[in-house]
Amino acid sequence: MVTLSEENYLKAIYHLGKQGTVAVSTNAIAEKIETKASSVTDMIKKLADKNLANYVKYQGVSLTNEGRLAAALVIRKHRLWEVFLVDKLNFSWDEVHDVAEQLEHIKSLKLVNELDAFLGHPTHDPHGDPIPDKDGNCSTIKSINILEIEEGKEGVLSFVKDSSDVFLKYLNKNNLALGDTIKVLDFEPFDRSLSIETNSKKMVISNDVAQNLYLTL
Amino acid sequence: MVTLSEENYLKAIYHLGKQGTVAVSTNAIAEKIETKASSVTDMIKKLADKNLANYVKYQGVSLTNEGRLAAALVIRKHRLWEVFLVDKLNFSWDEVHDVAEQLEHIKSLKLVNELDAFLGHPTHDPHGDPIPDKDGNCSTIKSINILEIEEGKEGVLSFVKDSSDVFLKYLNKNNLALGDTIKVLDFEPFDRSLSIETNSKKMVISNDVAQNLYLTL
DNA sequence: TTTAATTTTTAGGCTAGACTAAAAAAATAT
DNA sequence: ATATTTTTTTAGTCTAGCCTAAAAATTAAA
Repeated sequence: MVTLSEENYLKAIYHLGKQGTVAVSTNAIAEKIETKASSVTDMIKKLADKNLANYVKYQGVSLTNEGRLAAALVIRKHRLWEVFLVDKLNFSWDEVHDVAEQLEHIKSLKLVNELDAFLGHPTHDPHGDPIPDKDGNCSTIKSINILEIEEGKEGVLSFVKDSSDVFLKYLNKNNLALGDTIKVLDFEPFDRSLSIETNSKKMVISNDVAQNLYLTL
Repeated sequence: MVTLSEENYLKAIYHLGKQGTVAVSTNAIAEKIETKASSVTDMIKKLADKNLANYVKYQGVSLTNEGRLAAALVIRKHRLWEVFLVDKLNFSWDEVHDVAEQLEHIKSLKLVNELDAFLGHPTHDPHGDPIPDKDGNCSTIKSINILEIEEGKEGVLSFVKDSSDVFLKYLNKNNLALGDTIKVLDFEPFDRSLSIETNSKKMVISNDVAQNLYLTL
C-alpha cells in the first residue's frame, strides 16, 4: 500500500526528474513539497525500502520502474479529474488544482478507468498537460515555446507551463484559451516582448507571459 | 478543520443517534467504527473540545447542531458520489461503498454543489437512502417494511436496509431493484417467509430478506 | 445491599510523518 | 591543498490516532 504522503513524494520526484535521467536532490524535493530536507531524507528511505526509488546516500534519488508507474498513475488521476471538473462541473481551469490534488489519491482502478471512458479518453488536461495512459505512457506533446516561433507563423495554443491561479486569471482576462490560434507578429528586442494576433485581435504580451505559452504548429 | 478521522466518528454518531435523541454509547461507536473503546473516548473528547459533540463522562455522547450539520454534509457527499458512480460510471450498487467512503472526505463546497446539480439534484442514493440537502435536512422517506404490508396490496421498492455486498448481489441475482413494483401475496407463519409477485413473476423470499425490503405505497 | 459483571476511562506505548538542531559529507573558494 | 559554504543526514521531539492493560464508574445479579 502506498500512502497519500508517499504518493506526493513520488509525484514530486517524477516531475523534477523529467528533464534527464539525473538523480533528484533532497533539497529540490523539499522545496517542491514545501517541507524540510530532513523529512525528505526520511521518506526517501521508505520509498527505497518499498522498491519505489533508487537511493544512494548523498547522491540523490530516482524512481524505479515501479515507482515511475505509481507516480504516473497519480498524475493520470489528477489530470483526469481536472478534465472532469472543467468539462462536467463548470470549474474554470484556475479553480481545479486544489480539488484535483485531493481526488488524485482516491484508490480504485475501476474508478479511474470508468472516469477515463466517461470523459471520452482525453489526452490532455485543461492546462494542456498530457494525461498518462494505464501503463504510464504520455502522448508526447510536441508543442514549442512561442518565443521560438518565426515571425509571421501561427500555431495553436496547446499548453501553458505555469498553471498558477494568477497566470490563468491573466489569460482569462485577456481572452486567451487552449485551442486558440495565435499568430506571431513581432519580437521587440528592447524588453523581449512579443506582439501577437489571436481571434482577429492584436495584442502585446510580455516576455514573462511568452515564456509560458506553448503552441503546436 | 475537521480531519478525516473526526468525520468518520461524526458519521457513526449521527447514524447511531438517529432513532431517538438518546446519547450514543462509547462501545456502540467502537463497534461501528471497528476500533477500541479507548480510542473512541479519546476522539469524543476532541469532538467535544471542537464543539461538535456534547459529552459527559460515562454518559455517552450526542452531536451539537454544528456536529450534526458536519455529519450530514459528509453523508450528503457520500450519497451524491454513490449516485454519480452508478448513474455515470457504470458501477453497480454493490460496488460503490468503498469508493464513496473515500470520496466523501473531499473538501470543496463548490464540488458538492456542482455535483449535485450535475446529477439533477437527486433525493435518494442507489440504495434508497435519502440525500441530505445543503442544510443537512433529509426528505423524510415514508417507506414501510414489506412485512407490515397487508396481503394483496402492492408498493414500490424504495429502500433496502442492508446495503452489504452480499445482500445486494442477492437482489441482483433475483432481479429485484429499486423502483420495482412488488405485490405481497402470502405470509407463511411456519418460517415467516413471504411470497410476492414482481415483474409478473411470483417468488418466495425468506424472512431475513423481507426484513430488509421497504416499500412506498 | 452487597457482589459480580460490564462499560468506560485513564495511563502509558507505538507508528507515521512532520520538525529542530547538530554532525557529516560534498562542493566551492581561496 | 586547505578552508569555507552548502547540502544532506542523523539524532532526538512532537502530534494524531491508534493500541493494551489496568483502574474507576456504572449496571445487573444475588
